[in-house]
Amino acid sequence: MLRLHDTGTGEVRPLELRDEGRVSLYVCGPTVYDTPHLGHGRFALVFDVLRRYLEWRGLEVIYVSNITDIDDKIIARAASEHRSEAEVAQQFEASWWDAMDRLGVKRPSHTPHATAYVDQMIELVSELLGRGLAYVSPGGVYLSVEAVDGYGLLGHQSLDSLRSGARVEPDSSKRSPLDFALWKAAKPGEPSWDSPFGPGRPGWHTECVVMSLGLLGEDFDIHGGAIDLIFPHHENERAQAVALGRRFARHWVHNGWVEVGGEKMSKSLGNFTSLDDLLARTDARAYRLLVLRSHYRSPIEVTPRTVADAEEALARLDGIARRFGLAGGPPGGPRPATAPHGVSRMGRQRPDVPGAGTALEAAASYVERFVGHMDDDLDTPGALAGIFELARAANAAADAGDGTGAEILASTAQDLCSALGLELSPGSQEVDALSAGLAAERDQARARRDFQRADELREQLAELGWTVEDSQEGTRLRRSDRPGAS
RNA sequence: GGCGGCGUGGCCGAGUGGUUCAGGCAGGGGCCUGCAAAGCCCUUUACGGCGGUUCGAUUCCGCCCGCCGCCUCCA
Repeated sequence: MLRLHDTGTGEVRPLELRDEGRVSLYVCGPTVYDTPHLGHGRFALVFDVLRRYLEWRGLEVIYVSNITDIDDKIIARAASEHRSEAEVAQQFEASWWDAMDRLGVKRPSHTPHATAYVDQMIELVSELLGRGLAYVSPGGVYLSVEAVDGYGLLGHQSLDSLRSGARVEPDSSKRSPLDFALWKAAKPGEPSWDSPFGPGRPGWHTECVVMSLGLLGEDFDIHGGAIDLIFPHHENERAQAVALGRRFARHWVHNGWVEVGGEKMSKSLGNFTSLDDLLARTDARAYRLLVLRSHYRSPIEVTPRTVADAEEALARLDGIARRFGLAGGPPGGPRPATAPHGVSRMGRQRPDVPGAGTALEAAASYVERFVGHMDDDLDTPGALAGIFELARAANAAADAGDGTGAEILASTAQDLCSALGLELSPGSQEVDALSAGLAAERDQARARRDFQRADELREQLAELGWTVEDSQEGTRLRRSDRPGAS
């Protein structure tokens, strides 16, 4: 069974599911006030990989990821651009899903919006008030953190140390600096909802409690997000659930962030690259590969160098798709029906093929290693290493004339890639008439051993953006430029 | 101040108390090819510093140095 690092206990421990065969997963989604950057892309990819891997293992996954569509930053942007908060939220939610689609991130099972859950958040706040764990003050409704059992669990901080580190807000109406807003009283010009405690809007930490418990139920399996959400966001979510007397997440999973020159990429530092910028010049799969090449809890550097590196590595994997004619499905789309899913099925598919035995055994051991790495806290770098070895084994088998064995190994590699959400591509299949004509002419030149002419034609094709590969079927063209490259 | 993370060969990046090796990219040599491309084979450069534990540490412990993060909104 999968073992995962749990922020709550600080150790890697088995994922014990609430319901057998079914995983309930909640991941904090974006606040839609700006275009997503590489850091958002990373968390989306990390949890997409977790989800896909679990599904590949045959588990049902209910994946909930929210959209925060009301918040200070959205309000600020709407004000400065003289338009409504809803317009701002809609615009950036659209750009969020667009980026996710391009990254090949599978849509979550549910994508609840904060504004659709305001009534339930009001109920939650009322209940907390009723229990005497929250209080109303001029600024809104606050949770009394000190009344919550185990506050500081996720951040591994004692109440005292949190208190000593807390900054004092000058005009706060909070009883303790650690208390946080469940409900923010309306300020002039801000959107607000009516409530028993006056007009206002929900605090950020409340929506995830309501939506996760509402859609997944108590005691759900995994709550995820990026590492910077541990405190205060997740701590405060947990505090509310505990205060309500409800069981919350069994397992807390947090991914590391994207760094630039050793520093965290963030909006406030201004050192961010938007996903749009990256995807305009890079194959989205290369970014997925770049993310997978580091452990999900480690920081990653995204630089032209590391991106180019990932592109080259991807080209190597695509090479087997090209060589063995493996058709990649569209990112996020259905898997090819012919893709073997693990070796047991493959064995059933090919029981009578002579000479397949050794390759099947080898493939089985690669799959086993892959699973071993992935089950060990999602060791995707280790898992990838095996896939690259598998690719080499497939090529070597083909070089040695073992076509059947090579195909088994290659399709196993492809299957393992798909478990990571990485769809291999044989490359551009569409050759324009001009290029096709040049290729045909080059075949004729080579047939009559006019190599000077053949080389001239290769040059011409190179100028059109093609890499020429000779094969038994004749000149084969492969795009040498990258999407969007000029 | 409290809590936490990181420092591996040209670059990226795993991992482990001890003989062989992560893996990718780049470099060198070879095979294949008309020449290439792709592929395959071989190959070079490691574990921040100082102590300690140990028969033996990159791996465990302590200290130090350097870098980073959270404790405020943040993916």
